[in-house]
Amino acid sequence: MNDALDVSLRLVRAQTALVKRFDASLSGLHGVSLADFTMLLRLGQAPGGRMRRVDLAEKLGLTASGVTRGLAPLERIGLVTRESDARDGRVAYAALTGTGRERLTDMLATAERIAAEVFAAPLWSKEDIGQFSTLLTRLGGTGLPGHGTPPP
Amino acid sequence: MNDALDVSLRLVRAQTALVKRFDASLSGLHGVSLADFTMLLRLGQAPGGRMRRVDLAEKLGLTASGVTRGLAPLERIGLVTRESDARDGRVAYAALTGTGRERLTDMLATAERIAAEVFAAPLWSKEDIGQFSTLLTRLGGTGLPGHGTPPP
DNA sequence: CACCGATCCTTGACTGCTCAAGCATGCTGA
DNA sequence: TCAGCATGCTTGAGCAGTCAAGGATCGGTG
Repeated sequence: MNDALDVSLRLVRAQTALVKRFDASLSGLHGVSLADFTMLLRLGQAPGGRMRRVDLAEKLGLTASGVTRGLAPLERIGLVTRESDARDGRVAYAALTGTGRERLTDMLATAERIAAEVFAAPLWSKEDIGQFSTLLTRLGGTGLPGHGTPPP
Repeated sequence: MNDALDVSLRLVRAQTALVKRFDASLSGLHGVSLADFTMLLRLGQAPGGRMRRVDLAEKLGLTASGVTRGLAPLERIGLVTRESDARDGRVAYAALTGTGRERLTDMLATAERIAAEVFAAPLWSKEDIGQFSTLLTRLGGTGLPGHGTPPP
């Protein structure tokens, strides 16, 4: 088998394990999945804690319908609200609520702790992490700050 | 945000993109998903092209029920058959059929081509790929289920 | 103005996995 | 011997995402 194919399959495998680990802690402590947390995090990074849903989808690498479905439970439990645009009737914003912001702070602390555990010294050095990040970005890390894909 | 958390989220993002790319080509050319292909590949690597289903699950990082569900369509289209163990009535094997082997050869060629495209020079050197593989292995490599799921 | 295509979002039907429960079967030790 | 536990597998219910279709709104053009 190809080295490139081997590394591709390894990547897939490593990701599912990583996601499981985050899901376990986040759902145990905060009742959200990693996907939920990522949605909230991106919202929290946007100015005013709000984004058009279609932009959120692009940021997350989901389809618009994925965002609709993912936000629904977060709206139901009051972490996110829906806002409309005065000028453009098509647009709906997703916005963090006050509670959403508070809860996000806690989730972020948990997520950072898990990540720090996963990439803990002495197995992982700062250089390793930097190198890993570079390689992952090269692979197609769109939607993340600082590495934007210009419009077509 | 943490570097470690950042790299974790990048990993998740990169994987979904990669999977989409493989899925597109594999399903277009061979009518199977990447998950299907990976199942067949692991079967093909096993002696005699057959494995106990529970071992296959472990190899793939799935649950036993995931294997049952994943193999069903492959059995239906005749790439895999079910065999039973003469000594242990509980065990069922999954085995590649002749057709399965042939089709797998083609799929493998496609998958290797895609992987080679993704990790193509000049963006990726052989050393980059090796480094990437090392880091991914460190992260969970061929690891297995039971990655520590604490009680609720 | 009135239409037409593009954009934003939601919904229905589906896939692909999970967990929990259940059914056989096998193994062990009193 | 056989009761009880462990193992292998399947099944029902549910969750998270996809695609395709559809409804609403916007913007440009005749």
